[in-house]
Amino acid sequence: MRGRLLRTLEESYGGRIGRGPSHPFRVLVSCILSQRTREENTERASRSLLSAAPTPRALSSLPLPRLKKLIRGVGLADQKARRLKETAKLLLEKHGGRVPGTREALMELPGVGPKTADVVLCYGLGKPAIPVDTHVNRISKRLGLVRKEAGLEEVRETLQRLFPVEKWHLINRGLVLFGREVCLPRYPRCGRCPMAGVCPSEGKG
DNA sequence: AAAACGGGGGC
DNA sequence: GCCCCAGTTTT
Repeated sequence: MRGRLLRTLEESYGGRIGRGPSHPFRVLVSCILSQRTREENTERASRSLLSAAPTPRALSSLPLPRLKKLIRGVGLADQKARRLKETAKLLLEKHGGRVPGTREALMELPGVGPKTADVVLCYGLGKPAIPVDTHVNRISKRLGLVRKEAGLEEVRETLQRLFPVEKWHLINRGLVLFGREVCLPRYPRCGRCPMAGVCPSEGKG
């Protein structure tokens, strides 16, 4: 199952996997904006906010009403505006204006939970991490990699144990694309799924 | 463990 | 209209 999954992800999405860390502050801001919101709706807000406030200092001094306007379009906007501003302030006061490089420090920032912390580590700082979102959670359970009752922490630990660290990036990006295009939440497209034949949940909706 | 936050797009 | 979205925080 593991080998089959890695092969599938590599063949289907290998060409679409970017490499190397990007700007950690931008990853952090974009990731908070993207919570419970489709990526298409996030991009405009993310661009306008980051061009108005490209640094923690700029973001922390942005008036809340203006911040809210800049990110209009994303869900949970009031919450996100407050958390983004508070997080920027903490980056400035406690981390010298830098994004901290440990999971523990990241998760002390408002709006940063386990998933966002792992996204920053992985995509922002190029450190090994597997962010567990709804896609990764759902697919891991459908494929039988993780028991259905598992919480997010158990899913994360199991995946990290199951796959060699050099494959984590493929797992991260591949599972999300797979979940968005084939293994859909409600009506998975089992008919055209490359895992058909080995998936224990095939045809079970 | 469950509820609350939330606008936008697909069906 | 109803459901879901690369979750986090509070109850």
